[in-house]
Amino acid sequence: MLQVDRYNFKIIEDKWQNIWEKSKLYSSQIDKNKKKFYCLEMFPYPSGKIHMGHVRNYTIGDVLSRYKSLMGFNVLHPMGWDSFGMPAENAAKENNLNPKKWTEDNIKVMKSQLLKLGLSLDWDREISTCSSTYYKHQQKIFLELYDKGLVYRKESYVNWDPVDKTVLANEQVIDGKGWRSGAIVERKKLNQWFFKISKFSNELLKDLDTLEEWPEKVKTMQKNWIGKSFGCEIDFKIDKSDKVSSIKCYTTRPDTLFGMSFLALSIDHPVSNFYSKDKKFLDFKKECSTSGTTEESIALAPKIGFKTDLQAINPLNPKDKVPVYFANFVLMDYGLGAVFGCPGHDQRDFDFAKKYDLKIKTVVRPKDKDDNFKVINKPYSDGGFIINSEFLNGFKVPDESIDKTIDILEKKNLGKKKTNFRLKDWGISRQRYWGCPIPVAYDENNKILKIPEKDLPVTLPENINLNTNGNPLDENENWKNITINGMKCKRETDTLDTFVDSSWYFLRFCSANNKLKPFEKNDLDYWMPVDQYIGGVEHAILHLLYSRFFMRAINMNNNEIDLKEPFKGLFTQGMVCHETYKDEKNNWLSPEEVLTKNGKDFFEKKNPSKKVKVGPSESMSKSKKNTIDPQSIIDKYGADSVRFFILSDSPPERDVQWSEEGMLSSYKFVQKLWVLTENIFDISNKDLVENSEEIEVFTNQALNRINYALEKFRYNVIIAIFHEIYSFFRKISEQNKNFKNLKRNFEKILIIMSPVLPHFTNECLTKFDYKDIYKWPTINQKYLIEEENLIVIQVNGKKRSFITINKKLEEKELIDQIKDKQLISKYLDNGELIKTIYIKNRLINFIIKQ
RNA sequence: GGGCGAAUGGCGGAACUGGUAGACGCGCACGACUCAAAAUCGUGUUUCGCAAGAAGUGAGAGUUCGAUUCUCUCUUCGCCCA
Repeated sequence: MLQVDRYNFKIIEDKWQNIWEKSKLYSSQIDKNKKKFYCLEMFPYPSGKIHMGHVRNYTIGDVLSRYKSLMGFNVLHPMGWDSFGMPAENAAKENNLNPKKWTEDNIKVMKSQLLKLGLSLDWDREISTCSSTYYKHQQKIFLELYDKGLVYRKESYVNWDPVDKTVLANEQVIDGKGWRSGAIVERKKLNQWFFKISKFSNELLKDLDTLEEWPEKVKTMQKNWIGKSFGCEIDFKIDKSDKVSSIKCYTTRPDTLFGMSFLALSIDHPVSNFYSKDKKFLDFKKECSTSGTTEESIALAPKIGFKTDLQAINPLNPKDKVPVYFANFVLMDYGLGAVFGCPGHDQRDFDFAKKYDLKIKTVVRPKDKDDNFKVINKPYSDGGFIINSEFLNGFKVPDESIDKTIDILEKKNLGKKKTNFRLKDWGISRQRYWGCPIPVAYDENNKILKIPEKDLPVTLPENINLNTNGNPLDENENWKNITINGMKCKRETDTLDTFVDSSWYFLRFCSANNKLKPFEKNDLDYWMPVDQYIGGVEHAILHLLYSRFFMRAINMNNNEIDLKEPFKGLFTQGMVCHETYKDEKNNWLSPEEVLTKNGKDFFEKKNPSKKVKVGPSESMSKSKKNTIDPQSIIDKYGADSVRFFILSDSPPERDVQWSEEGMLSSYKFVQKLWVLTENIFDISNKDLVENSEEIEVFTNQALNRINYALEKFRYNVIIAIFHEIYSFFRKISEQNKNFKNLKRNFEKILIIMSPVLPHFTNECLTKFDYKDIYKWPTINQKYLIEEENLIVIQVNGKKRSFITINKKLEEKELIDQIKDKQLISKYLDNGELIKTIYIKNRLINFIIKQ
């Protein structure tokens, strides 16, 4: 055997990364003669270093990009930074730094790490959302949407941290307390900016059906989020009151109207104005404000109510009068901020009725019970039939009963059919420094003024004191006070939610270097939509929905752009997981602090006599200390091996288990492949011998399988096929014969491996002096069809034997041949042959009656 | 509570429109090389059984000549919403 050097990934990966960078191989330009392919991975937040999740995400995207490019597509594969947001502001606050510097330093580090992974990214289109070259366009878009009536300001509730005097995002409220201060979070009303996403509710829902290349799971999640419901607006007359004569409610269950025992209003319902001087009501209002603003926290909070002096009249039964309450579980945002309570058939209403001792009427019975059915200990909310409801009795619940009740209410002019959406308008105001400034100001009368175009962009002040209570921009009088057209004005100090930044960045990539416009029609016409978008499922709802909204918002009243759905294909990858370790005192230990000899028993590295408790494999997170730093792994094994491993064990959409053994085996594979390549190179200098049919058949079939797996994102299967390819060519190389077709087929193999192992294969192909390295090999169909075929022989559906036959053999001849076989004859002789089932080229099944 | 999805060896997983279940990898065992070890290579590895053979894809039913794949019921787990 030939003595060869080990594959030195450090030198070779460096070499190719330099070549790619200098030649700008992955820079993309419009080429109308070529079909385009826009491959996009969700851009990262520059938190400091890349993590394994990034490695997986970007490797998946890179394999696809490289494959498409070899297939002849003009590929756009850009990268950027989602660089506004709280972590920078918090880090800056803690370490007395400038958020901009902190962010830019992180970007530098992370970019160099991505380069080290050998990703085929077009860095000429790099964007960073915190750069004014990006957000100046965003401010323009904001003002355009403002002119279109898609942006507005209204009072709305926020999670307020009374200690930090700051607004918290929902995920920053943990168990009702601020994540940083630990103070109990209050609900506070603030004037906030909103995008009118609800204008597109129906479209956003309907058009999900056009997204054929999206996972069903994500589409269902969006459907539920938009939450279209059909219901009814009912007008309730109020009995003898000088305050209000009627109150409108929205309900999805008008059929349970006879079961009504109270009316519940949101504390923000206009009727509340009549109680604004009532101290008891104000106390109640205050009590309501102690819970957060999420639907969940409202759902979990104990139900409380404030009884008014009003009595509502049941429109279907005017004799029936019920009390009117203000209740904490009714939201002004949903429907009309007023609902009627039917405790017999709704858990929430039931809890409320129990607490305030209200009537519980049964108006629905299950299918298998009679009309005497009574709700006692828990509400009944399933289907059945309406009872105790006069003219509604006997209607089938839910569909028939709801439809017919609405009909009746409409005919009697008591209600109106109405569709409602759960989706609320998108609140985009953040009382933060590190975000895109909202480009408006207020004059002395508090009138909203757009910042004139010539004064754009509104940039963030650089010298800022972050250690203030509340929004640092609000404290910065210098920045805040401006004049517009000679008028003294104050700037808006809210900044935009970072979801706004990421709602259009995929458009910006198409015209990344255009200084005048956010994007150019020409560029969008060619590149959009994104053909394949790849990212974590955690963005399945908000980010994707906001981006879909943005596309429609930009599209509205726009003759130039005709695009609705930004992402044609969506792929959601799974997480990278690792076992968790704890010491005797239940402190988390990182994998580096742990030692094992047999893979079963683990000990502390510092103190090998101490046993370590091994926990389940969970998504890598700093808090559990089960992270693996990609940098150290790349340094140790090389980018190609890491790419190979991260794809190998599990299908990309599922979670993958990080394992050092698996990583090592991937590294060894690359080393073995290097030795094999050297051997084949060596053999190719020998005298030529005849073609090998076997090589041809194997290569073409492998290629066929790889093509299929690539199209279906079965990247783990591709890796398995690579192993098979290695074994096959190793056996061939051991024959030490220079088959005429050996080198040519092995070059093909190197090319189909190149999306996964780009540095390695490029080096090998150069060695072979192979010219056509940017072209995906084509299949010679001839070799996919085998002349001989393995037929499975079954008796009564059970496998009993095999036979290899020539494809041209007729069924009758085949049966004759098999009947002669001893293995089968013992079954045939012992029973009566009733039927023979022959599936061509696959199997034959003899049905025998004993 | 509702919706969606998953369940295959010791482990991760493979199996095209129903047609050889367990590809490929990890781990493990044995062997070769070596003074020895590592590395490397070879062989084996679903279970029971010496074997012939039988059973076997979470459990139970159904459709079918034939079910990991289709249908129904149940169990467990995961995710999302509440």
